[in-house]
Amino acid sequence: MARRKKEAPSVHRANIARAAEMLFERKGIEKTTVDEIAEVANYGKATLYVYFANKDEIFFYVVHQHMLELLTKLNGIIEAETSTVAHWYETYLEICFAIHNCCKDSPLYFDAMIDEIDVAVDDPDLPMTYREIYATGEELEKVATIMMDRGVELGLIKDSLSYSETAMYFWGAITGIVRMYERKSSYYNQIGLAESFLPRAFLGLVNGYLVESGAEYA
Amino acid sequence: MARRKKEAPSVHRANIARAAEMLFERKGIEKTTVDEIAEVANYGKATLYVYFANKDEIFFYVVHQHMLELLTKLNGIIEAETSTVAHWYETYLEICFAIHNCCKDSPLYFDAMIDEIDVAVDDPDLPMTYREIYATGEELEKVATIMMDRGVELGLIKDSLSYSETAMYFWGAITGIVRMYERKSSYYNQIGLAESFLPRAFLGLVNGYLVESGAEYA
Amino acid sequence: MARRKKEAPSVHRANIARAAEMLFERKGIEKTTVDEIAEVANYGKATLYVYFANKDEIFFYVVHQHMLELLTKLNGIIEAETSTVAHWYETYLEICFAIHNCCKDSPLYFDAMIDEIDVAVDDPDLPMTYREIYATGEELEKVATIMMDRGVELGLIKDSLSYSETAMYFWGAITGIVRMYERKSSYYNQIGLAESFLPRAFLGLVNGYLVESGAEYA
Amino acid sequence: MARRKKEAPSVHRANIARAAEMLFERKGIEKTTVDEIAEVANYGKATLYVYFANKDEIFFYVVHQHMLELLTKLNGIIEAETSTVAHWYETYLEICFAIHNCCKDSPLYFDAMIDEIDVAVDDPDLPMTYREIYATGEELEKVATIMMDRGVELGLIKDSLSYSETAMYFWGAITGIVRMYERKSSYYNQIGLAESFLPRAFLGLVNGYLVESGAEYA
DNA sequence: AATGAATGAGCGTTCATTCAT
DNA sequence: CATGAATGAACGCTCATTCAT
Repeated sequence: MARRKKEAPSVHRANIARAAEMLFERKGIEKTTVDEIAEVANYGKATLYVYFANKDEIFFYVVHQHMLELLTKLNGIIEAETSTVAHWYETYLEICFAIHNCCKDSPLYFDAMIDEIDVAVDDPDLPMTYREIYATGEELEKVATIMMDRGVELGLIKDSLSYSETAMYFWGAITGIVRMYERKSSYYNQIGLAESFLPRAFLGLVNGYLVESGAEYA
Repeated sequence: MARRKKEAPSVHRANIARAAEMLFERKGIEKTTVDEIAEVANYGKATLYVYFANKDEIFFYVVHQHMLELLTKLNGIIEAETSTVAHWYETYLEICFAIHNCCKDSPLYFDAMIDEIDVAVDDPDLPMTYREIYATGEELEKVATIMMDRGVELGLIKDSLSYSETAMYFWGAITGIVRMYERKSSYYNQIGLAESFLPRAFLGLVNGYLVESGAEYA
Repeated sequence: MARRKKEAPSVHRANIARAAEMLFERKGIEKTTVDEIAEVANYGKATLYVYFANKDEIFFYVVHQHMLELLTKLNGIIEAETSTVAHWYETYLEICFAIHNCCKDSPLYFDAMIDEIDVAVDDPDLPMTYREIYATGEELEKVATIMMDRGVELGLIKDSLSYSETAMYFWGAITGIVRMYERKSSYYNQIGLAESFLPRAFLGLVNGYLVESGAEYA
Repeated sequence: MARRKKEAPSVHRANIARAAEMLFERKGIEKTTVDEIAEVANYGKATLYVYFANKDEIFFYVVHQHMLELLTKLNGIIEAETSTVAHWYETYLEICFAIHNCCKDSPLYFDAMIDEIDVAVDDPDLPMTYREIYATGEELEKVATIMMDRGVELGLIKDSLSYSETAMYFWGAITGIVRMYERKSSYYNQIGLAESFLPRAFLGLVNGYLVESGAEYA
């Protein structure tokens, strides 16, 4: 095989990950073999192990790319000013839909993304990928808190959840709903799952589904 | 090995699954080998394949047991009369906590339980386990609709979600939240995640987090 | 690949070793890969690892076969009565030639045979092959001592070496000579290495090359 | 890495070989990697391939050093005049012991030294190392013939072996014996291998072990 | 029906060697 | 020249699955 010109390791990591992603998409993650990745990426198998610890790290590298993509998108959404009530709702829903799109477009990685990772961040010889995933996970959580923060400032949202609770409530609920929605949608669309379900559900998370807001049975 | 006396296949399936579950718990699902399951269950390795299509089916058999357990518990909860407002909230929270306990006690299976399964239910030679999981999944969904139904009847819950939407909203959101909660709790408890978070979050799903209930930006 | 009928492990070991030996002969030991052995033996690679710990053990199994072959031959030679002086010499030379033939016919294994093996015989999970090699090595040494014993009894040989010394003297010297002879013979035959060298050398070991036997400078 | 000042290739070869020898001693030949040699020698890995054809040549370079060392020692021994009978025996045994010491001190290389090398000396692009080994091998053989020559001249040794036969007889037998002695000595010393074995064995090669010298059964 | 034996497939790894700079 | 980077080739090993009895 022709040697390639010297490039930064990050370039090689990206090349390899690109090949891996293609194969994951095409044949599934389990069924994709390291040899195939090497072949498609046009690297020797041994070279893969220079740039990644193992197949798992390749997978998580791809996961991380998708996390970054989502983060970029979400940051873009919240960067716009949100100083009006109407605008806040718009932003909130945009974020929800961005998450939904992520789940729809990256079904292979979405679970891992929201699971972030089970990682001992302080293990010194932990591959960088895992640290980065953790860091990006924190960034993503921050998005939810920023958004809710603004809702509180605008007098829209009750101040009853702390910031980290907010992140957990919204990330947990939204990802749970879109995950389930995506998994069932092919099936349900036949039966008839209204298109409007998701926005109603997202608003339900802040609006609630009570007839009156007065229930304090917590 | 001495022939064991003739027993119903279901007995063998249960024996094998019991051994598998022990090992899954002890060493994790991936790390548990079919050989070990066979050895612990005291069957020949090939015999496992008489009673299960493959290792996956063994796993899903166990998953199904846990689904049945949860279903029994949830059914027990909603069977009690729920004719008062206070009672309805109690029941609702009991259900939420039952789901949370399930996530806490069966972390290995919870994801698979809520993913139910990606299954073409009409495939004629699909192992029975998968059909049963599907059926039990439907039963579980029914619990949510029944509960919400009563909330509507009691005048507590808005009638804005159809039945299947309700199931998706609640199952999605609740499982999403408890999943995330469990995954982070060890980490957060150190930092300080309030004990009261979960009940507040569960009520938030129906109550919403709006200052006033009047937002109709859907 | 067609499954084969149940056979004793020793049969499989022999099958595999036969294939290995063919390949060793044809391409050299280092260049022979485990995959090739499996292919030629018509077994799956994994099966090889059922019957042998690794490539090394396959090699040593073959070595052991050759040791057994030599042992059988040598035992056959010394079993014949050796009660006369002339007969003793005959026997002695036959043994020497048998060793030489072994070196000539099994050049790939001869070194390992005489190195016997560097083995901690008391390691409990040492593959059987290594124990067997050790045992056969002891048997081979015994041959030398038996033969020299008879020479002493016949009044031919001085009693100046203990039995284990005898074994070492003869095995060391004879194998050293035939090894060197074989390595050089192709080269020397061109130049002219007399055919009669080996018998003269073998007798030299007992006869010595002194003009008179009277040197006692030890 | 900083460029080192221009030095003769032989200096680089020596540097590299020195590093290799250290590692061979410490971890064994097979277990020593080219990377390690390069690192210890403080050269780039690829640079090793500028000065040596491959890892094997590095090994044989070291072998050759040891051959030269032995040759120097043996030449020193035979250079001294050997004009008396007693002196001849002394010299003979000194040579034998020098060989034994070589085997004892350079166990990693001794086999290769006496195997000299399997080399087509006329291959034009054969690395120099192999030619040198061959040449030094011839020098070493000459030592044996010189010594025996003198024994014949002194009337001590029968003239029944040609010169090249003599070399083969003595080198073969002596190296065979010391090799076996070294390999077994740790084991035998426990049991009890007399210290005097080696000199008796060496003398046996010329003296023989016959009760009377009169056997002419060749 | 029950099973031991055999195996295909692939992972993780090592390492000598080569190539482009 | 000197070299880091890339790699082919193989080993050792694991394991779910299947087949012949």
